Amino acid sequence: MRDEGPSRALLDWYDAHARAMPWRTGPAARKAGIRPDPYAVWLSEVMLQQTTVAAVRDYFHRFTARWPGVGALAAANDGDVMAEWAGLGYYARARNLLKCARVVVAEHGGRFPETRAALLNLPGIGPYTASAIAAIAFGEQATVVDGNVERVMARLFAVETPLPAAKPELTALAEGLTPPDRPGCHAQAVMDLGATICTPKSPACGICPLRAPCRARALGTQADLPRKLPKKPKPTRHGIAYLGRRADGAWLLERRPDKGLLGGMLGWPGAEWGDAAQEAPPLAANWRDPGAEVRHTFTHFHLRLALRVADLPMDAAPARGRFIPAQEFRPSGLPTVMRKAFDLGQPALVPA
DNA sequence: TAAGCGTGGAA
DNA sequence: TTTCCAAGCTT
Repeated sequence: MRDEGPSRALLDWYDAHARAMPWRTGPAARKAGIRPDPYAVWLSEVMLQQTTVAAVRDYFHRFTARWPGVGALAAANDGDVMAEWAGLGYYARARNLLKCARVVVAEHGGRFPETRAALLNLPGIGPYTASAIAAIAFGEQATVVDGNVERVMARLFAVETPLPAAKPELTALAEGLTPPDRPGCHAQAVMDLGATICTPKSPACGICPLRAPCRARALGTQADLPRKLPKKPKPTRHGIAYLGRRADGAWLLERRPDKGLLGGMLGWPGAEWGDAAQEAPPLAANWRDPGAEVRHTFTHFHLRLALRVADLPMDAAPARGRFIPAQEFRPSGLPTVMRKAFDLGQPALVPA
């Protein structure tokens, strides 16, 4: 049974307060019957997975400027796409983005499937993204459930079950609110509400369009919802990164394997990170310690990365990796932890 | 199914 | 400084 009240209040609020975003079509275009570009919706939704709007904005502009459509992206060089994604994190998204673009071109004639069910079969598109594309780009009455929606539902209906066990219950509640008209706007309205008013800490209940029907607000439990199971502590791992620069300015880097941490990205040679740092120079050289250490935190562990730098001869023949010519090397094309290593180690190589 | 997978901003 | 956490997906 669908509840008109909260849905209507939410859409009214959205129409009055929706923030402009590069991947959104404005209200004028919507009224003219112009639908958002599925490519732009897909690209933005993948970038937005576990990532803030502020972090995505510039990446979205660079990607669409360089690859304006799914065909262009499908034809792109893998390394170029990974370098353009560098710094945004969760690099499996970039690998799956390319896979998905190539499947859309090879198996769907370069057009995205228009149903949630079909979208779910594409690489990198899960329940959330499939619903988002189906609702926003194609008008399907699909229910979008992300962290914002979970939080809004948990508070609106005062759900005490902790996440992630509460997910099915919260999904069902969200389905009950999804309207047949403008399901895409509704989805974005709930997410905008969660991002700006129904925030994780100190929600702005006083200006919330759903303050009247909100059960948690009435009970005073809004700040405690949704409940979550405690998280595991992060261990600390250690490693060493070797920054080797040849006499002509080329840098010794290696492409990491597609699976695992920073998969498919360029990085500095070094042993696998573990309980203790292991020496593993890619070739014999006068490796020096610049006396600085990279500290970086990943999703599930802290990393302390020692550095070694060396000037390498033109005939250097490393066992691993390859030299990237100075003209092609861009620190911005490295994942952040590797760029930090460059920022700290590179000054030690510049002649005084 | 629970774990693996990035980063940067906010408090 | 540390912790939390953001428009999740894959295996």
